[in-house]
Amino acid sequence: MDKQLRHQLIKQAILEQTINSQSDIVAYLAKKGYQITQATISRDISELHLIKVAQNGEFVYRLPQTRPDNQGTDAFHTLLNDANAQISRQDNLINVETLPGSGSVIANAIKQRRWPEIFAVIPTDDSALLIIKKDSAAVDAVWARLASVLG
Amino acid sequence: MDKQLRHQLIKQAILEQTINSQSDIVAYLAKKGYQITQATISRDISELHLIKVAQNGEFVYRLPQTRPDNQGTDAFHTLLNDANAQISRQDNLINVETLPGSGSVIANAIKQRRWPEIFAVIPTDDSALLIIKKDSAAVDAVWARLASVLG
DNA sequence: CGTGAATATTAATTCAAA
DNA sequence: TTTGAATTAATATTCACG
Repeated sequence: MDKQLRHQLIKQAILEQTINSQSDIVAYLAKKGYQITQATISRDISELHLIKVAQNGEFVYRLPQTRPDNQGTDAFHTLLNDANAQISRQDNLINVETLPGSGSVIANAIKQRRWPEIFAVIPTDDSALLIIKKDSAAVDAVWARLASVLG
Repeated sequence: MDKQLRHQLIKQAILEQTINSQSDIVAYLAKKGYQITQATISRDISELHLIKVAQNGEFVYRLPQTRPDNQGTDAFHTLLNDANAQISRQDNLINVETLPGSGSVIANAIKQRRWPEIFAVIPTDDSALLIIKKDSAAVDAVWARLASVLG
């Protein structure tokens, strides 16, 4: 398994669920079909600069709460990765979740691409919702383009 | 020794030097003349919401960058009711209408719940639109949860 | 409650191997 | 380099007590 992909999945796990321990991540990856050991997760956490912090009495892993300071001028892929963008899809919607404060920047960057399949882009503080023209191939196309830029 | 004072000293230690482990803090306090065990430091770190993060190749403790969100169910309940939240639904959408200006606050609060059925949350000035994953049971689940919090 | 001592659990590292 | 298995180290928790 590719390390880049694993890093992406780990970030996704942390955004999607409550991760209390490294074995939670091992379990998450196992459910996705990847058998990874705790030792590797430990290294990944170090490399991703994930933080461990108390939340309600229990410890959780979180993404580093830094904000990309190179907004506007940098490469598209740097922008998306600095904002820790995570994508999910349903029907003709693709949701791009970002660090708080980066939603509109990411939304603008995506708009500027002027991908023809995109019908509308809705920014929030920490996300950009892409409404794709009703055409399943179009959703796949946009998804693939975003995925290739992440990781 | 007073807990409050110890907490102060721990924060000071983290600001003054590089703290790699809890025993570093034990040593710091010992040098100040206080004999404290690792178990207590562990509890303090939890209470202070200190974070552990990789820096260069090593792990360091740092102060929390963002305020710990200790919004429990009570706060959530109060928040929604104070904003006079009203919910309505259609297909996989749930619209939460609020007092003008409260949309983003409510949207954030809902996002922080991390309910797994929610695909995306779109705030407006006076509402939060919840897009639920396409699964009728999921819509019911979210609806029930919101309804239980209102009124 | 808050704490230390002991313990259990979790996480980082070492080492061999691919 | 990257990784897993084994190991060590670090940290969270349990238990007893003040």
